[in-house]
Amino acid sequence: MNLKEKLAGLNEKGCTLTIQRHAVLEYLYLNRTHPTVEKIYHSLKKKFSTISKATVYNTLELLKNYGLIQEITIEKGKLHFDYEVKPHHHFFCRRCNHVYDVDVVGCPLAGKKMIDGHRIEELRPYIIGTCSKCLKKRG
Amino acid sequence: MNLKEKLAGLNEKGCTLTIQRHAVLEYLYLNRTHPTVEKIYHSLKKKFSTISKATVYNTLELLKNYGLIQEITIEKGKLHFDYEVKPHHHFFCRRCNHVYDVDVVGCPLAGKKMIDGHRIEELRPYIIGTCSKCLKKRG
DNA sequence: TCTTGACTTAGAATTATTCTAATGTTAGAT
DNA sequence: ATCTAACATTAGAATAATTCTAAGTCAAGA
Repeated sequence: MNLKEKLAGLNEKGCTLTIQRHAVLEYLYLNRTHPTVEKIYHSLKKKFSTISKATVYNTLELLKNYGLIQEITIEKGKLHFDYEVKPHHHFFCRRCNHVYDVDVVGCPLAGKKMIDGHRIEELRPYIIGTCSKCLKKRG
Repeated sequence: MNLKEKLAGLNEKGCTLTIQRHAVLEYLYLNRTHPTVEKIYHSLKKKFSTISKATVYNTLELLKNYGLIQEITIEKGKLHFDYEVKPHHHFFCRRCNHVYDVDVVGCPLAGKKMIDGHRIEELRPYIIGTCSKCLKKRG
C-alpha cells in the first residue's frame, strides 16, 4: 500500500494527521531498512528540530495499532519498524545487525486464525544468522 | 536433552562448572515457563542470596553460546529463556504476557542452512496474539 | 604456599522506553 | 473570526533492562 493510501486511511478513521505523524510514516515509506526508533528519531530531528522522542514512540505505537506499520523485536533490547505489513520473514545478521526481508514460501501458518486454542493476531517469523555481505568479508 | 547431559557437555568442553552456572541451568530445566532474566534472578536469589545480576546475564549468554539454551526476543524490551533448544514455535499472549510453546508442522525452513545467500544459524518463529486462557476470560 | 587466571560480586553506568506536566494545536460550536 | 475542549507535542525526568567496572573470591598448578 502506498503512502497516500495509508495517510488517507488514517484520516478516514478519524485520526488527526499531524505533521509529525506524516513525517514518521513517510520516513518509513522512504527507508525500507527496518530502522530502529533511535535511527528514526535522529533522522527526523534534522528536518523537525523540535520533534521529541515521546512523539516518535507514540506515533510508532499509534501507526502500529492502526495496522499501518509493523514492529520488529528481532534484535534484543531494540525495536525496529517496517513500513510493509504484508506477512514476510525477517533475517537478522548478528555481525552487522542489519535486518533483511526474506521470502519464504509455504509457511503452514499463513492464513491461520487459531493455534492450540490461542488466537493468532500477528506472525513474526525471524531468522538469525550471518548475512551474505558479512560472509564474503570473513566467512 | 536432560540436565546431566548438558552439564556433562559443558564440562567436556572445558567450561568450569560453577555452582551459579549449575543453578541457572537447573532453574531453566525445572521451570519450562520461558522465564525472563528478572524472574530467573529473583528466584535464584532465594537460594543463593549473593548471586548477582551480572552473573545471571553472563551465564545465560554463556549457556546460549554453548547451544544449551535458547534466547527468546518475543516480548519487546525483555529477554526470555528456554531450556529446550530443539526448533519450535513460541506464542506470546499480549494480554497476560505469557510465552507458550506451540507445535507447528511443515515449516519450510526446517533443516535449511541458507536463505538468499545468508547463513541461517537460528530460527525464531514467533506468533503474537491472545491465549486461550485470556480468551475465556473476556473474548 | 604462592601465583595466575577465571569467576563472581555490588554497584555504577549506559541504553531503551515510558511518564509527566506544561505548552501548543486542532476542529467544532458559537 | 473567536472560544473552548479535546487532543497532540515537547523537554526532560523517571523507570526498566542490560552492560560495564573494579575489587574480591576461588581453584588448580608451580
